[in-house]
Amino acid sequence: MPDTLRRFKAEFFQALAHPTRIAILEQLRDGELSAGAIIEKLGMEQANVSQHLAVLRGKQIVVNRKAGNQVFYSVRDPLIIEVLDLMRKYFHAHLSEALAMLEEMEAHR
Amino acid sequence: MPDTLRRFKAEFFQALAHPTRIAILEQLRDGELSAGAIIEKLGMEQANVSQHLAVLRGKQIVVNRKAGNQVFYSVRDPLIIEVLDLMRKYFHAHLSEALAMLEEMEAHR
DNA sequence: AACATATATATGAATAATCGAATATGCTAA
DNA sequence: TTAGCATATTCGATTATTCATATATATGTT
Repeated sequence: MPDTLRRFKAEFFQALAHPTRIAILEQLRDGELSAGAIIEKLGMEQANVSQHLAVLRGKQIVVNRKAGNQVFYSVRDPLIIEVLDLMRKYFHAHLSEALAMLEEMEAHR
Repeated sequence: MPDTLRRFKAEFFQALAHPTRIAILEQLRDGELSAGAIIEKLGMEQANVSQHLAVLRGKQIVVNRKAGNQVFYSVRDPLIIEVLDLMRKYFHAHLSEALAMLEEMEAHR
């Protein structure tokens, strides 16, 4: 596999590598939502969510549609959702170790 | 979905978010390899590859087995390979845009 | 024991990601 | 036009990643 493709994949994973961006994709699982709706559901700062949406847009993981005042986002390809589902399976398969890792992470704060 | 799970997923994707680590996982797709074999196949610095192996180990994406002088690595759970396969499918589905993004990435150097 | 080989780790410098605050843009309504 | 709402962008400080260099550890060999 050429190195350019590896770099592209890495950039893609990088785009998924943030809890807020995962949360956004979960919200979009069942269809499109306006930016405002996402912000409200996540209960986070408008600018912050908008920055994360920009990252997802930049990698074409989500697409947007303007409707008057608002911008509606959706996941471009359901394969993305499949990836997240596989991850959930993975998480359940290794639940105890995953929890240990999380505790470890907590301890380091 | 609890925030802990989102953080876990994010950490996982973060671990995949580097071209060298993707390359390592590709090498391990067909079974275990010694650290030295991976280093040789990638043609990179020993210390650098070892650092990346440490990242993958830290997230339990790979496991290792010591045999005398050497350390053999393998992918812990075939689900990981499934994720990579899904990603490949994704890239093929969006190949032309992916290539455009790559050109973009190149231009920024 | 001394030495070689395989692998891991520590350190520091360069680069990139993140967040909040402030500001900008674009659309709609009056 | 002005005002107001929805969303995006810029800026700067903080924190995290990455790489190369140097060093450490562990095993094997003589």
